[in-house]
Amino acid sequence: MEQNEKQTMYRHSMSHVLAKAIKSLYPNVKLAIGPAIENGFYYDFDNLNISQADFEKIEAKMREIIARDEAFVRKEVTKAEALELFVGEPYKTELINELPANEKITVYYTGNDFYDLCRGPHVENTKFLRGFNFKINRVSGAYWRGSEHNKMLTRIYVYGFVNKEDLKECLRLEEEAKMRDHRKLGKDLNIFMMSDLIGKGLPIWLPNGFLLRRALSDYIMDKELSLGYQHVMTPSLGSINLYKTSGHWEHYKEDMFPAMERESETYVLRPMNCPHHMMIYKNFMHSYKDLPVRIAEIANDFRFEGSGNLCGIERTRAFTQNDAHIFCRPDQIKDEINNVISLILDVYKDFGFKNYSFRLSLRDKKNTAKYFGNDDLWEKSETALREILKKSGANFYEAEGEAAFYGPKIDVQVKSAIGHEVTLSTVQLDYQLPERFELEYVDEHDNRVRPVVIHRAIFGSLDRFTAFLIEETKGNLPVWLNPLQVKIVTVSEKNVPYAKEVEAKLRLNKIRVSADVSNESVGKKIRNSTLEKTPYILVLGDKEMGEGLVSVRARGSKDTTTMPYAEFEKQLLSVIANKQ
RNA sequence: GCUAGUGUGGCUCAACGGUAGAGCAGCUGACUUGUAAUCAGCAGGUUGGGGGUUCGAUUCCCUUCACUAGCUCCA
Repeated sequence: MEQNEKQTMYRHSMSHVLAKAIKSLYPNVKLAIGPAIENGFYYDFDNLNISQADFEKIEAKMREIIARDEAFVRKEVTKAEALELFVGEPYKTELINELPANEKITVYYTGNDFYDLCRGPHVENTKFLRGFNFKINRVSGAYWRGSEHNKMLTRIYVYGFVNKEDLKECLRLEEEAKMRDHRKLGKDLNIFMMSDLIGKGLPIWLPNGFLLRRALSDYIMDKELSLGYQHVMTPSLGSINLYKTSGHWEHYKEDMFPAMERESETYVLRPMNCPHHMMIYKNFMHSYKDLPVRIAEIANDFRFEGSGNLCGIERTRAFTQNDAHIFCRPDQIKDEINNVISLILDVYKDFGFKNYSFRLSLRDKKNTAKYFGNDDLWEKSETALREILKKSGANFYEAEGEAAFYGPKIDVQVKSAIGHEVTLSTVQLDYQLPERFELEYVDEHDNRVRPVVIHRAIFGSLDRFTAFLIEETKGNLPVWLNPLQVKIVTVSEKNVPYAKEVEAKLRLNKIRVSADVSNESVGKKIRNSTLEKTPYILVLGDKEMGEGLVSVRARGSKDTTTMPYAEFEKQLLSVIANKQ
């Protein structure tokens, strides 16, 4: 048996052991489901109210069951027999009722007094689980069958591994994740702050954060300019009719800040920029020769995200998109999307990102009512994106139900430090908004025809991108982005004039530098600067002062290199120019 | 939004029914320092807010707000 299959089987068997333990400790609970997952398994229970204080007791009961050498016995039963067995278990009954009448139903016994509806497979006896390494991780709520319309159950998550070292590693990674969580690092490094009084989900970008943001937006706008994008600036709100026209009001009004009424007008804070850009396109007459038109904006948007969904600057209620809309002819779609994919790969390369995956986001075929447009168009769009992805050679996976209401998407998914899977970049193919806004261009036969719109964001939002960047780099931002690039540390008061001189020279080169001339010890100043993760520390004392030297201590190293100032300046400018 | 948990000075934490304490940061002074914490002093909190129980609440209860985890959602 493959190692992975074995791991999954053991985890799944352990989830039965957990369920048996819970049933024996809390006889009134109702069983839901308990699958193996990444790093372990979980089980959902109804009518269970426990907290962390109970974990030890539950783990002890699980070990007790394992120690009993109880057999896992598979039994095939008819639907009627299954319903009989699970009388008083509403969730199991619901699952059984959905099975076809003639289907063979299997039940697994663990000892004589516990059984669960299950396809298996399982270990033969709990004694095989003796060496299994597990630890209850957390308890949380989870909706029955993943729907918020259903009752919320109690889910117990357990870490579990066949191999002891794997459990240790998993716990170590969890600790490490806390250390590189952007919320912690963002606070430690003074990137952003939050204030209850200002409001939740509304990050305040501090001076360090703003320097970083500006570097990011300059970078992406320069890239876009070189690729034929035109930047615009549009208001952060718009008439409600704009969003009724686009269809966003119909789809998302619950997730927007409420409408503002004054005199006889109604406005909303904009949740995205597409409609504004549609109107920019519409402002001019376009010939087929002019397309594609690429409208880009670093744009503020506002979404009323559910309070439980907010997460630092990863998910906020006010954020800044690096958005663009490409208006093109149907025959240009392929090239334009390929260009966007190239841009994404290019940017990720500059930032050294390696842990990401492309996702082809398709509509949910079982619920087509929530999408605009007809089936043929959807099929055509989805197929087009799939073909482009295949030809691009990028690895990708497909996900139904992840499309936008106006069209399918190619998303780039990344995983945050604490394990959230989030979308960074996105490319979306849209035939609907051009229709709704009645966009046109004049073709070669002097006919007025509809363009296609490609929505795309590379950083996604500057906020989320920054969060990911902080976590990927563990706060050690590359030199070209670090808010402070050089910290000068003086040895004694005598060296202050020289420090000021070096500081001024670096500033002339637009290097972000600050001199610490306080009356602290050199060791203390080095320590402070190290904690701030400054890329370069220059120690300037008598030794350097006389001869125009600098002693350079690079981030992550305890060694110092002494060199002429000019040499350091040259090296540093080269590092920055190469986006290191 | 839902379920659960957590809220003590700027930060990290202590006290857990008897009128809140430490380290760091801050400020003042001394020291003039050579690669991750120099010394001394000072100041800083109506223990998230409101209500209740109690002779007495940071500690117990209720409520509200914020945060955290997971679920749900994510144009």
